[in-house]
Amino acid sequence: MTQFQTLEDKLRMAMSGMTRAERQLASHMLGNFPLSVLGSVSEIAQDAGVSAPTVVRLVRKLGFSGYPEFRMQLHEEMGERLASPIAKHEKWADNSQPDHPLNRFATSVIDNLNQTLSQQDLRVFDTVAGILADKSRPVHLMGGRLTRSVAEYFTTALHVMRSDVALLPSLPNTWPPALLEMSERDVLVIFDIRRYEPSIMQFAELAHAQGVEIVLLTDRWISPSAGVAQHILTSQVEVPSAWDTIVPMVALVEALLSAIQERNWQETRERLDRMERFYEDMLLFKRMR
Amino acid sequence: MTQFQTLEDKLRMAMSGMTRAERQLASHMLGNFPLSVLGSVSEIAQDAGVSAPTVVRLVRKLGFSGYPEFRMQLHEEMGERLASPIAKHEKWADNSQPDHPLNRFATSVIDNLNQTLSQQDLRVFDTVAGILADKSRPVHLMGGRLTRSVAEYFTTALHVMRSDVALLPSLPNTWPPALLEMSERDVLVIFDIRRYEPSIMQFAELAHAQGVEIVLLTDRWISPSAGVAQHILTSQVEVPSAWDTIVPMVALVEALLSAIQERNWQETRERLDRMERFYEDMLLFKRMR
DNA sequence: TCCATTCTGTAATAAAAATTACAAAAAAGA
DNA sequence: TCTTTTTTGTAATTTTTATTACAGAATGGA
Repeated sequence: MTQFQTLEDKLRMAMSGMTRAERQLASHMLGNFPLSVLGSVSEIAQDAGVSAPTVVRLVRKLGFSGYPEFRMQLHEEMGERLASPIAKHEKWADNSQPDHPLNRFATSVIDNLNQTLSQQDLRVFDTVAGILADKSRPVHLMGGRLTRSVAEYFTTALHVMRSDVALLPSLPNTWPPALLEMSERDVLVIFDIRRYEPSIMQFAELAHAQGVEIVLLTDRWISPSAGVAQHILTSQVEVPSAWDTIVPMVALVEALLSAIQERNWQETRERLDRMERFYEDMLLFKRMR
Repeated sequence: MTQFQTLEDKLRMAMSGMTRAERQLASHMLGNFPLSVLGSVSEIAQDAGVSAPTVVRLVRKLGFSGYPEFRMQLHEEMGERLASPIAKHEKWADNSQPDHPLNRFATSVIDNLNQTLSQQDLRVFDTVAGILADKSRPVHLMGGRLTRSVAEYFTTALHVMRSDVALLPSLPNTWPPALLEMSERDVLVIFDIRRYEPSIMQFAELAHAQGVEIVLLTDRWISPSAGVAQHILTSQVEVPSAWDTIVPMVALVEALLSAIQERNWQETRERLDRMERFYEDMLLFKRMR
């Protein structure tokens, strides 16, 4: 094997050939790697809820003669991580089936991603990030049949960083009430790729008439809603498939989230801290029941 | 509360009160911390050019009862280092490049995508695509807080190609009725990345008890639901941001959709044709109003 | 339903690691 | 320069850890 395989990779690749106890142990190891494997065999066994011989069986299954040899590679890897954290690049050539559909797909989607992200108008990107980071301006989001998932994801993640973020409901006939709340201070983020949805365009026109600022994320053929949008970000959607990909659009959304976070890091951090404590409290609550 | 003193701090502070051999050892430890102290007492002694009792004398001088106690604090400190997303962001922010955030983000997400897709077990991928392409087997999908969007997207797209595809509702207390419909013929597709959701794991165990075949899409630390999953596909989730990315997972889902479509192209094409006509009829209907 | 095979945990054993005892070397003070 | 104290390494002992043997449980196939 030409490619050096990390312990984590070995554990993942071997997962399907493991017994139940081994899989439980491997999940535990991977769940808090590398900390979970720093102790002794009996410590690891106890933490994972398996026996000590199971630990030895697993590392032998991974190709080591015993746990000391496994630990040696662990220490080597930790040395490499500390020496050069961003040193590695995985290659495609090692994969034995270059014509596998997954590999053909991968090439295409990565090209799309490259194209989408490299061809963004950075001024538009920065403007949109600034608008969405502005907490005095409520943000409403909407999407179509496939893009609604992206809109929902964006809403969930953006809501972690700021309040006044809402996803419009699915059914167009519930949209008019939302219009009543919108004014010049509001921002509407629309996700619309082919097939463009007439109901989205109608709503965009009505929102525009209310003075709402409209951000449109669409494909390269540009949704008809562009006529009333102030800011347009485009994504590639073509792959060797019968329909479109949303991977570049999701990546664009995550890039926006990252930029918004940078602008409001101090406040975002406080919200994250609070949310962390909510999680901990909920877990504690569950434990006490 | 006084600030917790790290092992490195202790070593530095104690340097002036050390003997020659101890100072030689401490310099060695600090020179390549923490790697230099991961081995056994005799290994460390040999590497530093002192005797094993000298190692024990030094850690006792630092206030530990023996080397195992020293090692315990070492492991605790390493655990803290690998802790929270906030720490991750601060690390990334410190190393920021002069480039635009979007370009930095692009590099990272493409690396992740490369890593995710190149490291897939093609046999597991093909097996999962085959299972999901089998129209005699109903497919149920579920996701967590962020991954629900991916599950929803997968459901919408898969439903274009075949019937008997259903997304479980959002609220866990609505899940048990869905269990009543599931048997050994059914397939459950679970999206679960950290933070893993206990309700998902509980449902997975119940579904497993019913004989349902479980496909798990998770991150590289492997969701605890892995214990009852027959097929596991992993995705990278780490980006230079305070939380995770789902771009690789979305790409993996689209790759599966593409593979499923290839297997059933003739029937998929017919469904697409019919859907095209539905669209056209609806547009015509709207034009006539 | 029964039998054979595989898996897993417990206990025993072997190996490794940490600590202690002791003696020699080095350093400091008179 | 000599004596005393401190430091340090070697060897022995103790403790801990890893591995192996074995038996019971679980699973799968006939």
